[in-house]
Amino acid sequence: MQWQLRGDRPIYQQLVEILTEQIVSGQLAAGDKVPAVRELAAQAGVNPNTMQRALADMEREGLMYTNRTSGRYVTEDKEMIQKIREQIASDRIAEFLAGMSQLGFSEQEVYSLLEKRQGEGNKNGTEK
Amino acid sequence: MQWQLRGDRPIYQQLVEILTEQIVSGQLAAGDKVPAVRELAAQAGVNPNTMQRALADMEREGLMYTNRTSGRYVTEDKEMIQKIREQIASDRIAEFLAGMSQLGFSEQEVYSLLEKRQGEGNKNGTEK
DNA sequence: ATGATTGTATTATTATCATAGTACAATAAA
DNA sequence: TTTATTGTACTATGATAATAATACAATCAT
Repeated sequence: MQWQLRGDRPIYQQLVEILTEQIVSGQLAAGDKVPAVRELAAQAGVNPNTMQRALADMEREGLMYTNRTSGRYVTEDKEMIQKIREQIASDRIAEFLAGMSQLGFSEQEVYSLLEKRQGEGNKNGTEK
Repeated sequence: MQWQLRGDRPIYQQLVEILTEQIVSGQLAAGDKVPAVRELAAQAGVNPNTMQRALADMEREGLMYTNRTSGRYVTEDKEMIQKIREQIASDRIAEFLAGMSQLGFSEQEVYSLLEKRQGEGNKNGTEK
């Protein structure tokens, strides 16, 4: 798993984001056992308390549940997972377009810029 | 000016972002006088120290300069402004596509979702 | 010259975040 | 039964962010 954390936002929030992406993209499938808190914390290179906070947040959302001492599992509600995936995508699209609009790009210009990328295969430091 | 601040990121960073957008979009034009620190802080509803920090950051970037006691002004280097605008746009596009990819959307799917929006005119809470 | 406005600096206080270290309860495994 | 693993709770510490409250220096307008 890739734990690429940045310093410009609370770490526990980024952990929630990364784990959620893992779930909605199926890399952590419905019903899967989630590694132990200490294990995940070690992988991510963060304090167990920080990871615990992230996991607790995700349980509150319903994306995970705990079987006391047997461990923590991804929810089996595939429909919920799908809905969350679409909600996040929708939010990101809206946020992206709003942000580009703030920069003074019309929708047409945004689409043009995206088309340019299509064929060109990944420039501008996406994979830096 | 719209000062829509969120609690999930340092305020001074958001101030830099908003002011930068104002400049690169031309709403604050090259050479324009920038309102006084205390004035801007009042408008944004933040502490003058916080606004001062944001403005100092922008001067370090070269987007503004100060004429001691006469006030603060937007840089007159239009080329720099343009470059920054394109850099930000490029970064956001890359970040957006990378994020959608993490959610399990192929580039084709992303373009399809965007096309859907074209015509439909703004759904999904963009304007909450 | 005077007063107001400007940017800037300083100190203090509070809240949040992240970490370290420790501890405990429940239960699966031996 | 014993041991190890699990989630969870708790206290403490340091760093950063944001605020409040002043204060000072430069200069523009009067």
